Amino acid sequence: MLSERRLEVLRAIVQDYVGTEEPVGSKALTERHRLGVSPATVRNDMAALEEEGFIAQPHTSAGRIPTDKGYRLFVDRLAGVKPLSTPERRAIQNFLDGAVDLDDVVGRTVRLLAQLTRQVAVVQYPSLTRSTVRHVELLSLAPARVMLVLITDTGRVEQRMIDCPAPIGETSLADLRARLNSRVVGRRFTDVPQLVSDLAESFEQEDRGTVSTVLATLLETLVEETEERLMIGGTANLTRFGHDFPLTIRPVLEALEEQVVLLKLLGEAKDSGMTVRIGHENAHEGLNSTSVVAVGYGSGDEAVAKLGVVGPTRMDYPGTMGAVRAVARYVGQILAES
Amino acid sequence: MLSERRLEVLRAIVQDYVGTEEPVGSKALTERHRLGVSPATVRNDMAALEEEGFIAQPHTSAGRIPTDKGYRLFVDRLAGVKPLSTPERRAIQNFLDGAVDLDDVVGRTVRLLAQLTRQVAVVQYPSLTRSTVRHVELLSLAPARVMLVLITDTGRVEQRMIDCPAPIGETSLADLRARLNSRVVGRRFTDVPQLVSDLAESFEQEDRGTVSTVLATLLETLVEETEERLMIGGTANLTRFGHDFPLTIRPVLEALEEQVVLLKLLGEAKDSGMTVRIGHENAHEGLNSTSVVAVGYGSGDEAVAKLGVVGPTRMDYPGTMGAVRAVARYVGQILAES
DNA sequence: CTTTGGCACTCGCCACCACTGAGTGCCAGG
DNA sequence: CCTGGCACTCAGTGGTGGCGAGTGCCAAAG
Repeated sequence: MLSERRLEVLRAIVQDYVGTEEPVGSKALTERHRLGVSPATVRNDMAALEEEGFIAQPHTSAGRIPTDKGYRLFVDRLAGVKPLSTPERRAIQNFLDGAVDLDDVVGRTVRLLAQLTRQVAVVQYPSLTRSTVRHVELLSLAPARVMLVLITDTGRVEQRMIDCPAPIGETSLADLRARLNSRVVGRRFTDVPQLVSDLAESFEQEDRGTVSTVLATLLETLVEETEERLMIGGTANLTRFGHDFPLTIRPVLEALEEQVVLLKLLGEAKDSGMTVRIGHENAHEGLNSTSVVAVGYGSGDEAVAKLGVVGPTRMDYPGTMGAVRAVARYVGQILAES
Repeated sequence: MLSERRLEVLRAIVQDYVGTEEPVGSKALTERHRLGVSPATVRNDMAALEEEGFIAQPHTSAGRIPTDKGYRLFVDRLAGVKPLSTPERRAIQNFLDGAVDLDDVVGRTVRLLAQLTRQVAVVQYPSLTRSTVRHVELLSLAPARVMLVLITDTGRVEQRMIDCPAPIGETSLADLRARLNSRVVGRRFTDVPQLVSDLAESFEQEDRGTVSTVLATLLETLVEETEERLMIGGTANLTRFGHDFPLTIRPVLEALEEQVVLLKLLGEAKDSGMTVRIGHENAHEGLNSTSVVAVGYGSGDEAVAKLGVVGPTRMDYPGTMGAVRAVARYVGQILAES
């Protein structure tokens, strides 16, 4: 077991390293933190910490830097979440309040988060799996051409063009629209398939083909839209990464372009509470020298999607976690209002 | 005036420099290109080219590299557009054919372009200024709450929530919907304002407030949506930029995050034909060491939007131009079909 | 058992230096 | 106008030595 002071030393190392980006030695530590012991003692502690794998030396005769394991301990036991200042909170609210639609909310959120944390921000669009249907609209554009518009409670709109096997009359279409809506409005996506399964049967023979096609398209759209989208921003902050650019930054940029990777990344985060994944804890190889701080957000109690930031393992965890949490809360509020 | 051979020397310099990324000297030139003259002669030519500002030396006793002006001459008079190979064309078509909706088309295009050119790709969404209205839908969600859905001929859908000053009945709403559609469907966005200007007057006193609000929102949406969106991809390719990373790459990433900057960038491109902006020809400072190759694309004859790539001034212009042109053509086809 | 000061050692970093070689400009002769 | 020759420049390379931050270990003190 590590003594209280050794933890204190680790905390000091992490803080200094995050601040200076340079390996930190025993002497510098005693000078910058009031540990109340001599450098020699700190050296002993550092040896112990290294023994346990919390810190490491880049090369002999250099200071120590925290390992992933060290950061993990720091995050779990030594660091709190640093709340934002009141002006910051106000700025967030003002900025997000100006949003006009869902795209705008997500866009603003991603910019805000990037600016606040000075890191790469990732915001997932509110998921549709837990969403409900607000309205289904059918428009006849041509005799045998129908447009399906799906509106969700999170404010998202999706449309599909449908080529019908046979022309359908306006009245039949209006009929279908009405019946469809009476069955699915307010219901969850996942419940829709069984709610509409028998709908085609109640129509005239001549319209059944078309109705089936429309229903099939609706279900397809629901499934497709359950695959989630996301937005990223602040990639310019990657330039603050380290000195050894090309090698570090390249795989990160590549990973960030793969929506699939990012979705998986966010998906791995716990549904509730903040998740911090440090360095090699990230499954994706390109992100082995980055940490991901993610948290769920939602309009009500339930999280409907996640957002977070990606940055170097050497990041200001308390500050970042504070910003991420605050932004998630305000976005949740905004969504609840609309 | 520059002799034929001197132009040939310039071409050789550009080609070699693009290939090797290293300043090219007179001896290397005569070895790798059959110029039929000695290094000494080439040196004289180079001196002349430098005098005219087409090439420069990073430092004395180093080879020459092309200047922006040199690239300009190369692009204008020495380089053709290198057509893609048949397999490449086929790959493009296959890849784009799989797209299911507009977002998907744009997304695939941007990935394709980034991969093909190994540079940063920028694709503007089909512009709405030249678009027409396909349908306007009004949905009553609550007594005094209406949702406006706008569908364009390019397949885009926009929605707005409207809080009405007074409740409006279903019949009045249906009436409004019908009249609205009969006036604006098939019309250009720019024509809509005057087409609906007198519409409110024909309604009952009690509904006029709501009708005006709805119309105002519609116009607002049209204006807002005329501000164009775009998608970028391939930022990982920036790592191939040069050796002096942080300084070069940072402003570029920053510029790329500013949609406004990019839109202006594409906006500066000619409406028809390909536009190449080299280095300082770009208005934006952060892009002073990049070149932009852009071209309009559209479903018919008219260009409805633009796409292009951003890369180092030291890029393979013929190849890049070929790829950009080919992709634009195929996207145009896809859009025309849907 | 912990803490401390002392001490020898390691090793990355930097400044200095000389050498090498690619590349240049110039010039005189074909 | 082209060419070969020649002197010159200068970035890059590699070797050397001193500096200093930082370490590990140890013996003595608390």
